[in-house]
Amino acid sequence: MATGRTHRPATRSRGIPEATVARLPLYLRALTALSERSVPTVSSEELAAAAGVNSAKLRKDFSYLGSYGTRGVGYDVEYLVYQISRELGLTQDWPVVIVGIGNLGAALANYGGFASRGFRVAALIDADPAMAGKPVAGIPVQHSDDLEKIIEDNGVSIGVIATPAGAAQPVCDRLVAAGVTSILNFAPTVLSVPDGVDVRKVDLSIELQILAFHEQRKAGEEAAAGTDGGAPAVAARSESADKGPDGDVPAVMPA
Amino acid sequence: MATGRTHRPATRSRGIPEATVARLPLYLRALTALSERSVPTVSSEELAAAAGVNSAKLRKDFSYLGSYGTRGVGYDVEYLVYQISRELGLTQDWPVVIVGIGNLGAALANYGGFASRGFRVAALIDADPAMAGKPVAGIPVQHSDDLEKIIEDNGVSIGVIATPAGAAQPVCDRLVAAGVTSILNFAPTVLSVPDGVDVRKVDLSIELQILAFHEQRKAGEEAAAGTDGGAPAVAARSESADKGPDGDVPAVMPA
DNA sequence: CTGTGTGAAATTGTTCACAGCT
DNA sequence: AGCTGTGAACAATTTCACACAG
Repeated sequence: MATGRTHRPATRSRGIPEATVARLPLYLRALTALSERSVPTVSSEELAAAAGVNSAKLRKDFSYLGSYGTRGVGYDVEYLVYQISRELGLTQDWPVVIVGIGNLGAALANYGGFASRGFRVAALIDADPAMAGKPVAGIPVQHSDDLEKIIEDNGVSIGVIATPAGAAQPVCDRLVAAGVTSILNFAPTVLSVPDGVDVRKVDLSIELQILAFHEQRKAGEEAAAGTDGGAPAVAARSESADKGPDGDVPAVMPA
Repeated sequence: MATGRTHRPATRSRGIPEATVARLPLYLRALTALSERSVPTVSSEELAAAAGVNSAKLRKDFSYLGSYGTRGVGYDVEYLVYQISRELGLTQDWPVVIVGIGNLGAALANYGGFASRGFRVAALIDADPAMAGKPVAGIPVQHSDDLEKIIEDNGVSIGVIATPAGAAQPVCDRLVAAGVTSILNFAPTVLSVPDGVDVRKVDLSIELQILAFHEQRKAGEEAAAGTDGGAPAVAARSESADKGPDGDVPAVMPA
């Protein structure tokens, strides 16, 4: 598609499919690891294995970014790291606020991978006055009364909500009113936001329930098996049922 | 769809699409809330709004489970709660172990929604001997030396990995070897597992990176749009603009 | 020869729109 | 009359397989 001059205003990135966007961070992580080991180039096959996808998908994904590989050779690691970082907007620094400094909020504040790549915890906010001033991960917690001011002073456009479910929507409304346009929601609630605001959610119990579904099905199939010749303990069913949130984990189909 | 089979027996759940499975927990949550408010029935329109999807999708999703609604009326809340719970395997209790009791592990252990619905924290496991015996969320932490025994004694089939990245794969291997067949991975690593084992991942930095991508694009478009005054302040509150796959993913970082 | 880049096919998921119960 | 259940159209994503650049 790199060759196809799709009639489009001179704007930046062509429409990169959402599914591809969701995998770019995965590729980036794998590439960063290679970069740290000073590996100069990598093939789609190797990189795909490291990222846990298949190589065709990876090549297709990269084709949306442009032609960054060399036929017969592979991809230049450093160059790809840069291109993907740029595509993801990680060449700039994103100030982030975390609202709700309970167990989870504290865990997030302490999470290293946070700062490492393009994100900076600009502020921690909690509604509990007793928390105010207390440092978490080296950053003093601020009271939620000042939420709007904090957002504006720091030019924050990404907010992380780690409050109890009941507080999530009100907090979300205030964040959005103050100018936040991307929200990562850890509270088990559906947030409603105006158009133009992105929300992504991370929900432990949903993930567990999805696992339970598959777990249950495994148990059922196990019981149903038995007439078969061999006695292999584990799932032989070709229904490679492992899914990630978006992609799969390595799976080699015996064609 | 099977043309002649209008009356399919209840339990023969043929392949429910993965995207549908990923939404069932969402419906279940909305229904549980309705149930607590003693709402007897709900229409696809209302329930869809509560779950943040559109009604056609919801009806289609439910159609995979069977015909549980009443035309002209809607769905019986209690009945649907039961049917979805059963479909997700939540009518039984799943013992879960959490490995890695740092900030995040502790947050997970304390997370209420955990126990509430079909899941029971059977054990907390950490590699730090200093943690052993210390209670977290009322449960004493056990040393990882005993991991295999703990898994077997408790009949655990679902494991949660909240260790640092480096420890995740070895822990995963031990869990799998001990009989765990579903893993929820919070460590920023791609886990490789044998066939038949499900892995779902929850990854903060991936989610943030996806948000950054969209955030960057918004900034670019804003610049390109130039001529029309301020931000288009509001529009209809669309439900969470879920890009993920998710089914993504949605998902957490579906992802 | 090797491994990328990509049309085309296959699969999966979403939306439409309306027939058919209640 | 109202709302579910669902075929059929549509859209997105994944996989295949191979031309072709290096």
